Amino acid sequence: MALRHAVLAALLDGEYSGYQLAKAFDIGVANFWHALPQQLYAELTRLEGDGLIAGRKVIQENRPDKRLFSVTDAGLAELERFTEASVKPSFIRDDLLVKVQAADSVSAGPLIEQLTERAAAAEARIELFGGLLRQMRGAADEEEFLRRAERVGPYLTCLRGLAFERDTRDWCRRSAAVLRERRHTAPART
Amino acid sequence: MALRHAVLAALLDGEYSGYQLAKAFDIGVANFWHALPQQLYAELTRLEGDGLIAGRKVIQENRPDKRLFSVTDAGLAELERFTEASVKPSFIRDDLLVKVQAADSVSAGPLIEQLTERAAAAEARIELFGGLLRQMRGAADEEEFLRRAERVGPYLTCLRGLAFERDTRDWCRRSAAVLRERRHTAPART
DNA sequence: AGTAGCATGTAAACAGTTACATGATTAG
DNA sequence: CTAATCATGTAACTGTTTACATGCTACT
Repeated sequence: MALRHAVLAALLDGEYSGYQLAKAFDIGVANFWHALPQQLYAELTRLEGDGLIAGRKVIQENRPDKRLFSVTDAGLAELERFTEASVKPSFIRDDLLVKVQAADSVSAGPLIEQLTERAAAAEARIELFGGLLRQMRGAADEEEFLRRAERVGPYLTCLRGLAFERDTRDWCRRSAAVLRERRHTAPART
Repeated sequence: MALRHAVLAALLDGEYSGYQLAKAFDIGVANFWHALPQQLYAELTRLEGDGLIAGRKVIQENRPDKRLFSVTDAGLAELERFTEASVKPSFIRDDLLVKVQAADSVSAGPLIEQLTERAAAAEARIELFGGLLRQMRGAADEEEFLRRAERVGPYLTCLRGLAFERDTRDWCRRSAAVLRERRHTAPART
């Protein structure tokens, strides 16, 4: 039940609607968790039912009403409990890795293409995360910011996301290059 | 349905029993996927039923009989189809990241402890992956190996795992250091 | 005598994805 | 007039984790 806590952690930033959360958890800024809109709407309903978040209705003109949620004291206590519980190790789970594992038994063309695409996607996210970090730290340099800022959690998770995407990009390029070269040099097979 | 293909990709290495696969997919060498023994036994049964792998019974003395599986031609064709299909983007999903996102609203002690533990676990996996890579490439250097070796898929996925663990270790240490320092300097809160 | 390793599963609970559904406004 | 954005869900399906279950051998 970690989506629950991911939503609570996201709502520490301020009030958000399901729709706004969905954007953050989907494309773009999902640097600490990922979820689909349907999951979020369901989870928000459950969290509100359990009293861990509180929603208030905002009536808007020219666009649908929305409900903004914020974390309650009970929600904060739940986050505290969650943080104190022991962590499970995390694992990479990625189709592309499976494909590369099988690279020697499968045609190289589509794989090279997909590695190139993934490298480009990673590059885009590197730019995005770089911008977010700059925005968060403002005029201060990183050391300064991490020492004095009010909130550093989102900054730290964004740093993790940035490192991950950089690795992804470099590894994709490297792997694509290796496969491309091997296509021409035709290595010995048993 | 990616466990299916992860199992097929793993079996390209040679014949394995459910038990052996379980060890590879659990602690240790899970550098391209992760799964529990129960999942693997179930998936192996399904894969055999679909004719994508073939099992042969090996009778052993002094220990239980086992079934060794290998990929069939139909299995290879399935992997080819899988590789040609488009990839979904991958996401980090990690409790520890959620906890760090909430770091400013929860007590730092347990978090610092968990970050330190995770850094140590990452370090252990760095050693492990380093050893595996050395073993795979033997006497050759990396460039040489990647150009001429018969199989490079497992080597490439292991490189990805190594980079991931290095990042994890560095990020955990950095985050723990930041949180430790902030505990003493007591930053301004609103 | 107890722990660890070998070897294989079933059943129930939980989490995540895919498909479907609705309806208004705004920008091209 | 078409697509995108805002805004919120339900239902069915698939995949993952947790708990339970068995039994033999080797080592300390």
